[in-house]
Amino acid sequence: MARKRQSQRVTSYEVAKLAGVSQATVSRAFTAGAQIAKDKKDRVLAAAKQLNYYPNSIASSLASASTNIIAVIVGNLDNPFYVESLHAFITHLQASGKHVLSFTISQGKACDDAVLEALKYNVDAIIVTSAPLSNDLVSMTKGAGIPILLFNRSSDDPTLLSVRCDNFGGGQELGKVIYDAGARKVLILRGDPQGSTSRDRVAGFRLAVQDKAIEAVRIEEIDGNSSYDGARDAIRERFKGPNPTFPDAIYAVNDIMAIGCIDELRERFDLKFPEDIMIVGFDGIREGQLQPYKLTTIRQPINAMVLKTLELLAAIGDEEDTVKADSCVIPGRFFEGSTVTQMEQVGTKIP
Amino acid sequence: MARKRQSQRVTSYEVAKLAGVSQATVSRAFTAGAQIAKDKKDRVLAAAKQLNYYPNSIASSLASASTNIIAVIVGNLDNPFYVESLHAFITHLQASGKHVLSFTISQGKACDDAVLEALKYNVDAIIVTSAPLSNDLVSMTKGAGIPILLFNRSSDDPTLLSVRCDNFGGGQELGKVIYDAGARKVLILRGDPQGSTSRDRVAGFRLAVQDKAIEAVRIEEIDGNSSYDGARDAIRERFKGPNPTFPDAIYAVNDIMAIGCIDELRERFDLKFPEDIMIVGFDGIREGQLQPYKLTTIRQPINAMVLKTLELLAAIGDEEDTVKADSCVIPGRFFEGSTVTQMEQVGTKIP
DNA sequence: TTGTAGGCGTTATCAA
DNA sequence: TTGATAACGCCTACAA
Repeated sequence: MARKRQSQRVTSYEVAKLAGVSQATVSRAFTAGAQIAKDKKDRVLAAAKQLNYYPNSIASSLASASTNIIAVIVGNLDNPFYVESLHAFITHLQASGKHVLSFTISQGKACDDAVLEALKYNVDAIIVTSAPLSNDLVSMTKGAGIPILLFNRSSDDPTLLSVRCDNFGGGQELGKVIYDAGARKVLILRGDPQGSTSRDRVAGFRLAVQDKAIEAVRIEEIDGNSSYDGARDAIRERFKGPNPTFPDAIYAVNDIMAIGCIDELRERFDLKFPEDIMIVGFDGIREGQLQPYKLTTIRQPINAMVLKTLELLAAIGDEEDTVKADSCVIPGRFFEGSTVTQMEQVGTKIP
Repeated sequence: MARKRQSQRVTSYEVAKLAGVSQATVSRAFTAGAQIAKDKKDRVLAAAKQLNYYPNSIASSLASASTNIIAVIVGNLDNPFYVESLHAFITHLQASGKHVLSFTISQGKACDDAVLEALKYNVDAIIVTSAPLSNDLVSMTKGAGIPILLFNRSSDDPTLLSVRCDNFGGGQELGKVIYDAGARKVLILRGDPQGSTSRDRVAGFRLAVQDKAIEAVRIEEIDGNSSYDGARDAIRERFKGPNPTFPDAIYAVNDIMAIGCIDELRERFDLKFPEDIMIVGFDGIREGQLQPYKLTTIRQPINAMVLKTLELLAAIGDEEDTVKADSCVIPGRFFEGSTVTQMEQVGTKIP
């Protein structure tokens, strides 16, 4: 019939014929844990090898309930944190026989298109690492029975599961460190003002700093767009006049912005960290630990977060309801770089 | 029959019933450029909207010749160059309605498993950005009629198309720059000694330097594993004795290794670039342009390379044979950072 | 343990 | 321009 110009791709029927069994038996031979006699299985596999047969996952996806494809939607691959996350997802999912369909979203846009595409492909689940999500789409995924998980962000919608670092707690820890190091005038570089991540990190920080208010701490907040360039621009703008005065410390709600700050302040004012000004970030990306930075930060446990996400997915597969949302906040780990004055030195350093 | 616990996903039949047309008409309504009367199309789309219908791409993949999925196999997401490439692939493919199935390969392993998985999913094409590939697999993809493209690497197999930067030419340019800046003792940090990329970059460099051999240039080569840590280790090992003597210049065949060199030499010996030692890299990754590095390098035109790759794919779709392999080497662009002595200063600098 | 046969949701051919 | 109907390649009751 010559319908498509297509592949002479071998099908299970041809293998069945060569092996002298039915097509169903071939299918069983390729299904882990299927009921099949060992000798038949061997015969099938031999025939398959001879014909260069491999199962058609598309057909199998159509016939069965699952595609073994997980959609991962990443917002912003300029931020190494998301790169590392994507990498971890691919690695772990691959290890368990799943596949990753990757989507990116240009900054500021909703990920509705990507979600819809994922739905069309009948993916087993959708993981969203950033970007907002409309209610319509959420209800569509519910209708389709496809779980959505948020990674590194939360949502107003309480029915959406999310895995994230303890941003509030991490912010608190950094606030304490900064306060103890003697800073009383702090500049905060926010990320996406809409996003839960930036908000929580700032809130924790403020609480820690105000908690201690034996001595008042002055805080100023500006927006850094969650990006290297955004941070540089914000810093340039903030300190543009002649003879600017600098705060004691800067808290960038993520590392990539902290790096941008450092570069800008070094280049224009030749400031030294922490001697002239302290700085802390959040995320623990590799770049922050390069020799010129050695940024003090909270390291997000990406691997643990990814594993937790996959665990949740598995749990959802079993029973729909028993997932406790609070179990999905994972504490970060303080990483002592060298951009904050050592506490032992506090007494000696402050004039 | 209740076969699967599965989705109440709406099918084209239900839409057809609601719209009062046949299923085939629904299919046409969702196929761009199909022969269908406008009023019927509107009716179908309205019904679809009402029912929350969206086409099942898996089914359509099975029935048609194409999945609209491209497999992208990346070796090493620790190297930002590959991250940027992956990002570009996802972005551009997404823009043209394709989807990316991503695979990663742990360093040193072949990508046969990933290729096989891709074949199972009947992807429209496979793009390999690194990692070796066995001949068996290549012939399987040929058998299946699925094109494989190599990105940023070449292969012995002349039938394999590959898109890459002009590594030889770039190496040459860097060699010239280094020579003109006065370096006569050069340390080369190789990447994967098996890989074509590293080999070509070194060969071009050597040619340029030896070409000029008015004055002899001494060259030494060591392996840096194509990675930041590998480079640091190699440098540490190379200069471990007391009072090591340094070359005039280092040529790292990629930026990430150059950054590793810089960090190691700064941390242990407090060397200044380019005053104490010159260094050049290759790739033009963003990290290299951070303020503490400003690395002199050749920038790979990632975007152009990716577009070229996709162009080739399209061409393959049309006619199998008319693709000229030589058209797939794209020149890089010299980027003058500040890690090589300025040429005007050469005369004044050399004692 | 194995084979038979219907169905998964489309696309594509063909006739109307 | 539309509608019937046969693929697409596999999975999975069900019967043997």
